[in-house]
Amino acid sequence: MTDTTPRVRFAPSPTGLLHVGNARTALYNWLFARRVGGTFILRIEDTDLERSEARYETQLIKDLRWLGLDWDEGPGLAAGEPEMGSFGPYRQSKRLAIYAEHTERLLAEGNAYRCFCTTEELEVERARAVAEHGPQVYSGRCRALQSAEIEKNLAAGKPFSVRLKIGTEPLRFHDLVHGPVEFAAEAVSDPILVRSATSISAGVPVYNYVVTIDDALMQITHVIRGDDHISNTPRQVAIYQAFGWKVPEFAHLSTILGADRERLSKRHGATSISTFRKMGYLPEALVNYLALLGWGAEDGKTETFTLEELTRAFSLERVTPSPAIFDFDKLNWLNRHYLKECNTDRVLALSLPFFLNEVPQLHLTKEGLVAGSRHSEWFERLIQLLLPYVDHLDQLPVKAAPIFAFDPASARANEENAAILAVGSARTVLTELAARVRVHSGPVTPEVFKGWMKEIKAATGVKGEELFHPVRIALTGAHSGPVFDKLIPLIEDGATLGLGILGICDRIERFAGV
RNA sequence: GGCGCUAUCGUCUAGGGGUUAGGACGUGAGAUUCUCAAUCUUAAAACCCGGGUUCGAUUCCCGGUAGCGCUACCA
Repeated sequence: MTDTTPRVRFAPSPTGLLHVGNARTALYNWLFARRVGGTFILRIEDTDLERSEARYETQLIKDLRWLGLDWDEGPGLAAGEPEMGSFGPYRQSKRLAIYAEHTERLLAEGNAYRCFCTTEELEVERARAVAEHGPQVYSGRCRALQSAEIEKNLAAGKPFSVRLKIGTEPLRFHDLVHGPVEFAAEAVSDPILVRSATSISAGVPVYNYVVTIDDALMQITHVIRGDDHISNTPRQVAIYQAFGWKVPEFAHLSTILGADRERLSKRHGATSISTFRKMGYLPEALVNYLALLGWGAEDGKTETFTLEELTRAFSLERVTPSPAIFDFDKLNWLNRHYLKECNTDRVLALSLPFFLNEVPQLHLTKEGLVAGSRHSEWFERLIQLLLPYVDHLDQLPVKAAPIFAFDPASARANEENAAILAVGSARTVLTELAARVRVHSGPVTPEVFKGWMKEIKAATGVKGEELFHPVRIALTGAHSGPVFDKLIPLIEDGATLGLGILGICDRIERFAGV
């Protein structure tokens, strides 16, 4: 290995949606590679044929791309594109022959041996270990098998697994986030490399084995992955040593936990990248949040980073070893931050899909508003007005509901509303308002509206909250919402669009009539 | 049971032998506004426990405790 350019990999198995924990691992790998001008490799661990599915691989690639990550070697950056890089294939299912070849070599060189122990026999050993409170390790019994006996077993067609011979020296490795780590050889014991079969080529190699071969052959210099692999690492170190390969640097990232300190899972809420996308989170918010989950800027203060800023600031040395609890509130804060920074066209394009089913009358296609549609300008104002009220875009339709669907009866039924309306002054105010609406013709401009409010204030002596609250309820069904100056023209203009939106006067009359 | 990893406000973290232990999210209060959201100001809020080393430990060492992981012919 003469090349000193760092090479890192992200090696997910396509057995489900990309989880935020794995996404963070991918991000840290990518940031490290981009920071130091190294190579980032995507490798698909699809050896679990029963659970691996092509659609998950396609989705995985989409999700990584959505986050803004790309890779220098691995599957194509889009579905159907050829593999990139000269260390392939990059799907483990295509590398089976390579593993078998290496197993032959290990056996020939005496660093591995065939184990004919049956599951039942091993179970007995394990049960004894538990009873004696000792470590549950393999005795190494089949190491001592004479070649005559091996031949006899083979001839009899007895299935065997292949085990690695572990020496007596402690197994050590260096971890960029944990420092030096050491395991006693006895605690590791001879691990299985290839599962039971009657021939080596028929045997299915085990995860720890193929990962190590792939990492070595792909010349990975820094293995950055979840810390649930720490205990697997000594076994992998032993494999590197058995082949005479250089042991890489490691960086084990802490687990992401839920609020209850258990591993983050679906019951904690959204966990997959595609779910966050569907909820209307911005990729830059998610990337920023994930970067902060286990890593902090050198100044200890900066919280917002673009991907480019991250590639300049990131370092593995500043990654925290302790587990982190996923905080939806902070993610929401970052998303609100980036939503504010987002340009209008993009927010609009991202928001529209959430209205597709809510407002079928809209002149919408999947791509957005029909060009030149008179809905377009109005919709932009609507989104802009509502944007400060949401954490993520899928909350928009709910916030917009009072504009599209006006329901006086349920507005009155609402407990808080009822309390406000029950005050005597509220009834007076609404009576005055209705009287003005009856004699009014033409659109209600903010100026007209302000004039009414001024008159009512003068006529009734009601002012402030007691004046505006009931009016707001009569107009929108809610006692809170955007400022009237913007809300009123939006409603009035909306009423002319043929979307079934009621105008100001209609609203007040209907409300009075209930 | 064995082995390993981890331990600073509720949460994410900065820091590090002597600091008013810093920042951010969230929370409380205030300002603004008809209201809510946003925004600004402000407040409360932390070094797991016990030993040792030291003039001094939250920081270094040891032990305990707790959480998590591995302990598979899962990945």
